[in-house]
Amino acid sequence: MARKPADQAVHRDDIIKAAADVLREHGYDATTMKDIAARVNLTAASLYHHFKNKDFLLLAVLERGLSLTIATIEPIQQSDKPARDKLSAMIAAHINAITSHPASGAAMVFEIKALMNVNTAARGNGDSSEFTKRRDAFFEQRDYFEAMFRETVKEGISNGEFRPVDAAIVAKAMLGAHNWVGVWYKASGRLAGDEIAAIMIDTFVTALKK
Amino acid sequence: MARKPADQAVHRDDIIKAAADVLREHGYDATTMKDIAARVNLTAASLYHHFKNKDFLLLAVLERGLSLTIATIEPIQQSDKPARDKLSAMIAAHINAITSHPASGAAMVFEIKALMNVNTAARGNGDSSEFTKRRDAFFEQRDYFEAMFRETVKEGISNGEFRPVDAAIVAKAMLGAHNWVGVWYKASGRLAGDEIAAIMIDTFVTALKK
DNA sequence: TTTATAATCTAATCTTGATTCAATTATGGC
DNA sequence: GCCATAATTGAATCAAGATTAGATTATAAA
Repeated sequence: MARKPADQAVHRDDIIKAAADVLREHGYDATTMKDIAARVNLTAASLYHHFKNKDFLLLAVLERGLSLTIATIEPIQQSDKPARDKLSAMIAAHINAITSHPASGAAMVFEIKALMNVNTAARGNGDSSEFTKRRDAFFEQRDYFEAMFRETVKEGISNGEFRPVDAAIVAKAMLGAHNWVGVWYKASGRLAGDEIAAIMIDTFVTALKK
Repeated sequence: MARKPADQAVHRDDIIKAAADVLREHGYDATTMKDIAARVNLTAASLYHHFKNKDFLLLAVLERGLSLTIATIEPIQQSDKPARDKLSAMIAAHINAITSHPASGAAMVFEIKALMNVNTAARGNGDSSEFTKRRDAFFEQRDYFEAMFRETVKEGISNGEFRPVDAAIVAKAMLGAHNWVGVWYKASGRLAGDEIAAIMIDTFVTALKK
């Protein structure tokens, strides 16, 4: 036998992070493989050793951002605190994820479109099956993410903590407001991530108060 | 002399609308000039008679969507009704604009990025000056749009209709929630535009209630 | 009608970038 | 040290699509 793919995992993650940064700066199509490669001191060709093609790299960026966020929010949602506390903590975690990783946050808004547009039939996505499968899985995770918020709102309504509202739409409103933070947030801005989170919590929890 | 550019304006508007539709379906980069041209039974080359290049066409799509929306919201904001009524009407108008013209609504979210990425220095934008100028003007209009919401919230706070909040952030939250509607809204969905608007109004006005 | 200009079209260009290839170098396990 | 595999690379491909060029056609105004 031979070498173990020891540090490969590290490199792979580095590339994903770099890609997220470049993506935030230029958007999917305006981002070249060369741009991404340059960030990690590689050539474009080298990226193909780690990712089948540009589409898979985009997918990796989005998967990473979403799964990290889900990892922090899921446990909160599953805890058995009052809905109101859970929702507050979930909002804080979401805003925190977005403001701490603005690149991923913005990608989650802007690059989703690019992901949908990938012509799965075409070229290198070879087994369009593999790509399609992973992409579908990603969108399911995304739905799951939204569902966590929706269900928490419903929970609060049914146990009398919140006033009755259309939980599905209110959840979408919340996510829209949060995602938008990823679009305008600047680390150098007037407010820190925590402060923005506090305002979001105040806004939505008040909106749900009985 | 000769022919008056009689129907040109009409054609131009048709092209813009068609472009907005295609853009919503595929996104800026995945949209080819040929795709857009096909919608209005023209060839790609013909589009260059109406628009200097693809970037200008994108700009035209965004300008049109925004100015139409501003046209409906501005008079409301400038009226002298209670802030609460104005804000409600503004939200209704915004959601209505988005759900009635989903293509423009989505473009306002997704394609803004493409607009920012335009390499003004490059090629055909010739006088990058002209393009840059119009683009800057567009972004100013966009800020103005946001300011209308922000100011109305402030107004309500200062005249005691609303509780004190960070008006700038709350306004951004509202716009994020609204814009997001353009992303998920489907004419065939469970709720009509009006119903969605009612929920948004209920949510944000409640959040501001004293 | 004539005529100038608007609108279009077809058939090239021309660029840009993704992707592929064949070759080279590095490294962990034996 | 030797080997198999991982990592990378520079130098081609190759395709897609925006844009341009050179006609051609349509139409309003005189």
